[in-house]
Amino acid sequence: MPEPSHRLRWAPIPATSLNIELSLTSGQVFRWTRNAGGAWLGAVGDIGAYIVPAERGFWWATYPPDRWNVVEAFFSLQVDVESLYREWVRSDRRFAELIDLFRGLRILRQPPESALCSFICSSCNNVPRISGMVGSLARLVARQLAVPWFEELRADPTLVDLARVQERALRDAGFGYRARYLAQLGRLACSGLTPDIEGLERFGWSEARAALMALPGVGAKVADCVGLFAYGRHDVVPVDTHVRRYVVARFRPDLATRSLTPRVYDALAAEFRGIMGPYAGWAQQYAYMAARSGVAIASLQGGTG
DNA sequence: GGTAGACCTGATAA
DNA sequence: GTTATCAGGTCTA
Repeated sequence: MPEPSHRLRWAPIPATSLNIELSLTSGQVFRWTRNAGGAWLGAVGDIGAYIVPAERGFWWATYPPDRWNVVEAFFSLQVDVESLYREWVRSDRRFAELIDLFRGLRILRQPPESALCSFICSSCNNVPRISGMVGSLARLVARQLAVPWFEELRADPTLVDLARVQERALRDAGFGYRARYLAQLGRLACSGLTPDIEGLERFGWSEARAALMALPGVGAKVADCVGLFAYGRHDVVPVDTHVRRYVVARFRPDLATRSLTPRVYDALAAEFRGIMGPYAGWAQQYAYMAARSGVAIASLQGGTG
């Protein structure tokens, strides 16, 4: 595989501000791969990206070339995480531990339709299997990008792309019950029966969220993932099993035995947002990682200081 | 408004 | 080897 080494450009963003590996492997995106030389390869929409992490920054290339705006937006580089960290520790002293563990973890900004497909696949599932499905989906429906330094790279899929595959084929590829949702979504999109998913970004969140939740396979959690990971709604808190455990153990033990009804879901999200503030969605990713890796819940339990 | 079961599958634990 | 549980949930009755 020829590499774009002669065209690599430098971005002086230290790993303390952007931990590339952590950000790309934290269950937000599922299709980035690392080559033997430690370079990360992936697609952002229909742009190919090549990223080499280093201590004081990273080397990068895109195809088509020099699309810094794409890299910058994808990693949400306009967000100053250091100031978030200061705020978070003021809001919740024990967040210091999570910041130490996951410093440089960022919310990535993905194309909305692709994020929608990925998180429909995420229900009752684990990250390795989700990665397998999201990879299969791209191979089955998304178009191949002519990136000279990567033999096989697919664009991020769109909803109309989904119509290229039958539910049967998705089931055969191991998507399980999610196959029906994706196939339905493709048919709806091709018939013009889905809203303009990109355009929803400009609506108020409650309206956009309701429109997303009207789609097959999309409930509150998946809609919130699109809000946070695609629309840049920094305050939206997707409540999955891990975040639920975290918020219950940390702040709402009274909800420990309650099942996750829409009310309880909203209460947990509101609790966390009330404490962590306008970037609660970003903070959510740290809580998610902590709960998922099992390190923090016990030590964080009890007390509020 | 809340609950129970069904829905696919693969990895890991018991 | 078999069974149970767990994964970034959603839908229907």
